Amino acid sequence: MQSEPDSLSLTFAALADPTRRAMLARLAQGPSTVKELAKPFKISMPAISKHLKVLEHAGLIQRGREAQWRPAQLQAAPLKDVAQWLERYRKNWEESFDRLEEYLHKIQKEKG
Amino acid sequence: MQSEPDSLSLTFAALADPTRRAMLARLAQGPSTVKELAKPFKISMPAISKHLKVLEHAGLIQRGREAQWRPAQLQAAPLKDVAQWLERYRKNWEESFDRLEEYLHKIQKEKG
DNA sequence: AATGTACTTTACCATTTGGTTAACTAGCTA
DNA sequence: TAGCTAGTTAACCAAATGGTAAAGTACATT
Repeated sequence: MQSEPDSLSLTFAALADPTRRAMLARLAQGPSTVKELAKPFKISMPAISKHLKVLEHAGLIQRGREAQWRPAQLQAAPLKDVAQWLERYRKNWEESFDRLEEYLHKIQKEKG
Repeated sequence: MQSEPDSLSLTFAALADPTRRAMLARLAQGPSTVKELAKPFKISMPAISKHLKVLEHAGLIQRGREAQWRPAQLQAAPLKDVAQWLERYRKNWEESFDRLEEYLHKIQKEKG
């Protein structure tokens, strides 16, 4: 329902699929052709093409062209953005004391 | 088409929505009732309820109960998992030299 | 008992997503 | 030119997603 999702949403959506994450893991070792990228999966080539389009649209890969090959290469900048977004929550997973009980008492005292 | 998505996929999917990320940002300050969480958005309460279910299913929040309130509290563990997953790519966004040209020459020499 | 507050559940809808098969394009090779 | 290799595009489908309005639930207040 949103016309143009923001870039973080595009990145998270692209990462929310194990096939695409596996592709990124492969591309972290270096560029690859589509056929080579497709090898570990039992889905069709058009499905692979679609996954690559999602990754490209999210800015996570860049495509090249040489003869009949259209190799893909990782572009890690959006991952850096995710890492930055996450930093805001680091204290939350490092603390992890229970503030819920405290809050329950608070709203009970305030009575609405 | 996948019956039970893995937990990383659930987490990324939950984060791929700006409304849900804003809710998490609010919850990073401390627990909140549903009504209070809903305040910044112009969507209906059922829509809010659905977003909370997605976050809960991904393990990103825990729900409480006190009288007619069902407060939510951040659970940051899945974010820690994301941070760990990301670490694998840190070198990629810190390097960022261009290996694509190199690869183009390589596959051209190999000819198939 | 009746009303109000804070939600959730149900039923519905349009759009997006992830897959398919079939057809097409681009470039090399024989 | 014909055929192979590598990949994309088109048309289609089922399921998931994000929204709605209306009805239902749980508890508190009057």
